[in-house]
Amino acid sequence: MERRSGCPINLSLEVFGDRWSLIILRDMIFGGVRHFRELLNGSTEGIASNILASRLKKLVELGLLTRRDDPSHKQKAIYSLTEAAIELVPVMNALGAWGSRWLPVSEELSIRAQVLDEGGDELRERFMAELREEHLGIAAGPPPGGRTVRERLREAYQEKVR
Amino acid sequence: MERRSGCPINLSLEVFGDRWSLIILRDMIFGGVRHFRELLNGSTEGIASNILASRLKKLVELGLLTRRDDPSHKQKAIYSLTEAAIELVPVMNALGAWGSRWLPVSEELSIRAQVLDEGGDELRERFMAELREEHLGIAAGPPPGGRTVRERLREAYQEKVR
DNA sequence: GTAACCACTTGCAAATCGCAATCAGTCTCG
DNA sequence: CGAGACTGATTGCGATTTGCAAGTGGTTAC
Repeated sequence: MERRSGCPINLSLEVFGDRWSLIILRDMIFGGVRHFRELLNGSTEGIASNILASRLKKLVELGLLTRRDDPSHKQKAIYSLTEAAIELVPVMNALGAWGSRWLPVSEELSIRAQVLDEGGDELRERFMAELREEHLGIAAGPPPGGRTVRERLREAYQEKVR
Repeated sequence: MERRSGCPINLSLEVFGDRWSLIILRDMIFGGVRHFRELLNGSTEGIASNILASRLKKLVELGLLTRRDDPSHKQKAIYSLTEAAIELVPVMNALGAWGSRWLPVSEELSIRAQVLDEGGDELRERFMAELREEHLGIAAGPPPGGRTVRERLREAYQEKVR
């Protein structure tokens, strides 16, 4: 990929300036999804398999994901977030908070963005620590209150659905 | 535009999920640029005029910009940021900070992102107040220290260039 | 053994992109 | 008054990207 300029916002856009890359990372970060099939069928947006394959390849090349074989199934691949991808949590937070405020979001799907935003830096740091444990094997310690951040986000969603 | 889902991150991506929309808003927010020609020639990335025209139209339709005639020149248009666009400052900040950390940015161009990030919520709020004054006519009061945030960012850049 | 599942590729039509040239109206300057 | 530059766009066109459907070679569960 050619670089149009060394501006950080421009370079970020050259990485995420498309309709799918951040959707994939969103599903991995917030949904805990690790496999091709889950990404293909899991999101409501309905990504096509060729686009998914090319984006996963690009994200691995850019150092946002790593790919390894699943020992339980020779055909299966496991994708993991790298530290660079985990540090997108504040970007996701800013983007989610902005979207919740200015776009016609559905209430159930925006509650998670709200909870994460209202939790402040502390909650986001805790979430990132849990992602590091999950994807990089770096111990995060037991979750305060017995529930992980992802569980808390999911519970907020479930409560809203009812 | 069709909506793929009501998820705030997805909807934000449907607005900004291309290579140019945020570049235009970046130049308006950080560069103080208001006219078509300035946007066309000002950025180092070199947007094509047809793309710029279509993006400006889209951003006006989405409520991120407003367009009005320039009284000094009947052919001239002035574009202004709306409150929705001004509130993208935290998104720009998060994106710029991430890019500065993980992408091969040039030092001069990333210093502004660093200054803005290190200034914390206070500096960003001040910056947004100045943008509201500039684009919405809402008084922001005199800049603390006699320099606006944009001036401070530019000075940091100039100092780095030398 | 066979049916479902796995990550991924291929073919193809449609949309979008980027570049260059062009547009008509407006302003500046001599 | 007339030449030339400037205004925000538009047009034509080839190249790239997208989205959809179907298919690939192989693995696994029953």
